[in-house]
Amino acid sequence: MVDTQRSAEKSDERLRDAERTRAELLEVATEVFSEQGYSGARVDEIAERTRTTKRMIYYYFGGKEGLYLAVLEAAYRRIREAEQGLHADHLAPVDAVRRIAELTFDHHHDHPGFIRLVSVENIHNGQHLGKVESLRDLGTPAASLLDDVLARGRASGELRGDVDAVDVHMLISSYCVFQVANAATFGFLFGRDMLAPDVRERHRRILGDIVVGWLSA
Amino acid sequence: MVDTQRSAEKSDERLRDAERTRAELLEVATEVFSEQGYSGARVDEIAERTRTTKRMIYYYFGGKEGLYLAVLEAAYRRIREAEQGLHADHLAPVDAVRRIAELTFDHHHDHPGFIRLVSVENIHNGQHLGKVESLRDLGTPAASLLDDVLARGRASGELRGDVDAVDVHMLISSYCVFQVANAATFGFLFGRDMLAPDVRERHRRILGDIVVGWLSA
DNA sequence: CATTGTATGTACCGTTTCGTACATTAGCCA
DNA sequence: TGGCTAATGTACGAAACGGTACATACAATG
Repeated sequence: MVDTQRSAEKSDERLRDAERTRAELLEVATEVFSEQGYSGARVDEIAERTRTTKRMIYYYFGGKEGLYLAVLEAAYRRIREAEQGLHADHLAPVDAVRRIAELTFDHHHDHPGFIRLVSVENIHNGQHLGKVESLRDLGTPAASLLDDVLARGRASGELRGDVDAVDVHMLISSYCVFQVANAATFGFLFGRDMLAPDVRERHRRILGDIVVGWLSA
Repeated sequence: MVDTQRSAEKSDERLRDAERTRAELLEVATEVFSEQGYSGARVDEIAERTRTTKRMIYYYFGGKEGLYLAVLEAAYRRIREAEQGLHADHLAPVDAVRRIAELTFDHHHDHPGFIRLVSVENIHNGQHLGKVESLRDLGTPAASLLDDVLARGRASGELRGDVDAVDVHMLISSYCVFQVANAATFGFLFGRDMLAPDVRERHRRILGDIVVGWLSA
C-alpha cells in the first residue's frame, strides 16, 4: 500500500527528496556559517557545497537569514539533547560535579562548530537568537541538573551550600568555550596548541580540580 | 621658527592633519569591526563615521585588511600597556593572585570592544594576527607576572607549587572573556543580565574565590 | 612668496552577492 | 496512466561593495 519506491525507512537516492535537501542544506550551512561568520558566509558557497542549488535555500528557508536561524535552532536543539543524556544521580555529589564538568568539556571539544556558531551569534549581540521562540529557557535543564547535585551535596554536607547552580554552569562553560573559541589567539600568544591531546587532557583534569575545589565544603 | 599654526602641542583643528585622520580612522574602525565582524564591517560605513573619506583608508592603510590589521595591533598594544601597569610584588602571594584576577576582570568589562575584536579574530582562526610580527610573544608579560607571584607563594608555602602560570592565566582569561563575549547568548538562555552592576560584582568576587581556592596550598 | 610634495575630495569602475522570474521535471494519487 | 503539485534547475537582475583614477588644495620649506 505504501512503499512504492522507498524501501523500509532509509529511502536512498530519490532525485527529489525535500527532507534530504533540507537536511543537506542545513548541514553545510552550519559548517560555512561557523567557519566564516554570518556576513562572511556566502549563499552561493553554501549552495555549491551541496548537491542542490541556491534556489532551494530561498524555497525552504526564505533567504540567508532564515537559513541562519534554522542553523542556530538545530544546533541548540542538538546541544539540549546531549545534555539530557547526561545523568549524574547515581554518583556521589563530588564525583557528579567532576563528571558534569568533564563531560561538558568533552562535548565542547567534540563540537567546535557549535561553539564557533555561538561566537558568531554573540558578535551580532544575539539578535537572531532572540527571534527563535523555541529556544527560550533552553538553559534550564543544564541548570537544574547542577541544582540537583548541589542540593544533594548540601544535604550530605559534602558540598558548600552558598553557591548558585547557574554560577557553576557559567564557570564550566566559560572554561570549555574558551578552549575552543579562543584556541587560535591564545595559542598564538602563548605558543600553546590548545587542541593537542596531552594539553587537552591536562586542561580537562584542571577544570575538574577547580570545580571540585570550589564547591567542596 | 616653528609654530606657524600649531600652538604648543595639541594643535587644534587644522584642515589637514595626517595624525588626526589616521587616529580617527583607527578609532572608528575599531568600533565598526568589533560591532560587525570583519566581513560585516563596511568600508563605506567606517569612512562615513569619520570626518574624512574612504579614500584615506586606502591612502593610509592600503585597504580594508590593512586597516583591520592596524586595528588589531593597536588594540593588543593597549592591552599590553595596561598589563604592564599591573604591579603585585608588594602584596602577599594570596592577595596578589586575587588582585590580578580582579583587575583582569575589570579590564575586560571596561574594554568590551577589544574582547569582541578577539572573538572576531578567532572566527577567522587568527589568520590576521599571525601577520602582525610585532605581536609575537605578547603574552609573555602576563605569564611572567603570574609566574613571579606563584614562585613567591611556593617559596613561602602559601601557594601550591605544581601549577603552571599559563594555566592560571587561562582560567582567569576564560572566565573574564566569557562574561563579555558571551553575554548575549548566555544572558538570553539563563535570563541573566551579565552586565548589571550587582551581577558583575558577584562574578568578580567568585572569580577571586575560585583562583585563590585553586592555588592555595 | 613661490614651490613642491603631502594630504584630501569626487566620481567612477568592475565584481561580488543576495535574491528572483521563468521554465521544467519528478513523483504522488485518483 | 494521466494529470497535478511539490520540488528543482537556469539564467539573470539590481544593489552593495571594495577599490582606484584623477583632480586639487593645504602647508612646510627655502
